[in-house]
Order: sequence, then structure tokens, then C-alpha cells
Amino acid sequence: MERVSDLKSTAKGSELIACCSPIAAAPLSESEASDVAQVFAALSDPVRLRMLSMIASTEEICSCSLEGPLAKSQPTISHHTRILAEAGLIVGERRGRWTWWRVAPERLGDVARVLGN
Amino acid sequence: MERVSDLKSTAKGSELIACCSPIAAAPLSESEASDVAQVFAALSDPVRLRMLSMIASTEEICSCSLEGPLAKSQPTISHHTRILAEAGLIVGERRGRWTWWRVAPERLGDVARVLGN
DNA sequence: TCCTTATATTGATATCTATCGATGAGTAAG
DNA sequence: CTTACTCATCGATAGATATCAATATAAGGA
Repeated sequence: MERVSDLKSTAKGSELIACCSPIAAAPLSESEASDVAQVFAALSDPVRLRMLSMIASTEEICSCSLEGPLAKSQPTISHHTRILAEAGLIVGERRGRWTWWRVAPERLGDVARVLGN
Repeated sequence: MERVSDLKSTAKGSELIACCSPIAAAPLSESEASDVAQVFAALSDPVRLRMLSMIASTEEICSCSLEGPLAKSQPTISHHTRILAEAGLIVGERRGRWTWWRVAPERLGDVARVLGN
């Protein structure tokens, strides 16, 4: 579905939360809730959280460097990076054989802001 | 497992995130990641997000007032309030026949802080 | 005490998801 | 062009979860 060369544009995230004012401001609509839920779902897995914190703790890191520390198979790592990328939390760039990942800091801020501020 | 009269203390939440510095500070340990993931999992369902935003938008609200707007059965509402409470995001108090729910604002702040600051 | 109301719990079920082995696709080097 | 390497995708499976009907629990009122 997503081609490797499209990784940079995988972050269809911008508009997902662009919408949302803090949760306490007013009851969320169904569609707002679905959009926000998708992002929190990406954050709801221990392996992805560790992965995200590893990526956030460096400038950038390639998939191959995640496999060992997280003790998961290569397909599983690929699955998790995909979900984080689709949530707009990380951005991938293919250089040669490697895919390099870095966080989208603004995005993390947006998510935090939904929780209150 | 949780008795009604224990609702107020259901918020075993305090220590769940008390631990955690911002995600970008350093790679999370497995146990830190599990603790944080539980909270995000509570936020990863659209119905719970709408529920939480409804509760956060008022001083307090009883379970019976959630059932209609969320268009879910009573057991389902009870299931979701329980999960939010176990994550420490809301606190319930039984008064008479009704259970009144309110948010735990500090907790929301803690979660937001994990995402960066 | 009996009845009604609000919520919690149980049990069943359908859907979702994390995981991995096998395979495909793209890239660099020889 | 062949080989080796990195990552993505496919297919299968085990475990988690959202949902509801039925039932239990608790509290107030007649």
C-alpha cells in the first residue's frame, strides 16, 4: 500500500489532530475521536513506545538498529514503524539500503496539547 | 474485582507515570513502557475519548448521562469508565444510586508531559 | 419487606492486533 | 547479471478487546 519511496509523505498526520482543541474544551465528535484515537493507539503498545523513545533519543536511527534492542523479528519491527509513521509520530527516509527514522516533534506537541496543555 | 465503594481509590494511577521522564530523554525500559502503554491504551478508543471529553467538559457527570449521547449499552459504558478509572484518568464517587465521575487533571498533565513537555 | 432504579459483573462472540516465517522488492557491490 | 543485504508485504495464528444480553449488587422509596 505504502511504497518505500513514499515514506516521507506517509505522515498524513498533520490534519489528524490539527482539528482538535484540548479534550476538556468541548465533547469530541465521533470523527474527531476516531482521529485522535488512532494516534493514541499507536502509542498504546510497549514495543512501539520503546521504539519511539529510542528514535527520539537520537538524531536518527535505522530499522536495523531497532531489531536487536527490542528483541523482535524484522517483520514485527517493520510493522511497528509503519504504525508510528501512519500516526505521524515518526518520519522515515530511505537512503541506500537503509531506512532512517526520526521523530516529528511538533506532532508530539500537538498530541500533548490535546490532553490539556 | 473493584468494589463500588473502592472507586475513589481505584486510581492506582499515581505511580504508573510518576516514573517517567519525557519519552525523548532516554529509551524507556520494558516496565516503564508497559506502564505508560496502559494509559495510552485507555485513550486509544473513540468511545472512551468522547467519554473523557464529556467528563472533562463538566464538573462531574453520572454514568447514566453518558449512555445516551454515546449510544452504547449500560454494560459497555461501565466497562469504559472502569478502564479510564484504572488508568487514573478519571475518579468516581458513589452518591446514592449514582456514580459521579470527574477527571484527574494532574494525571492528564503527567501524560502530556511524557510526550515531551 | 418488596419494588424500582442505577451500576457492576459475567459469559459469549465478533473483531482487532501483535507476532513470526516465508516471500517479494529495491539497492549496492563484485 | 549475480549475489548479498535491508526492508516491506503476505498469510497464518494466538491473544486481546469492544460489545451486548442476562444476571447480580446496592441503594432508595412505598
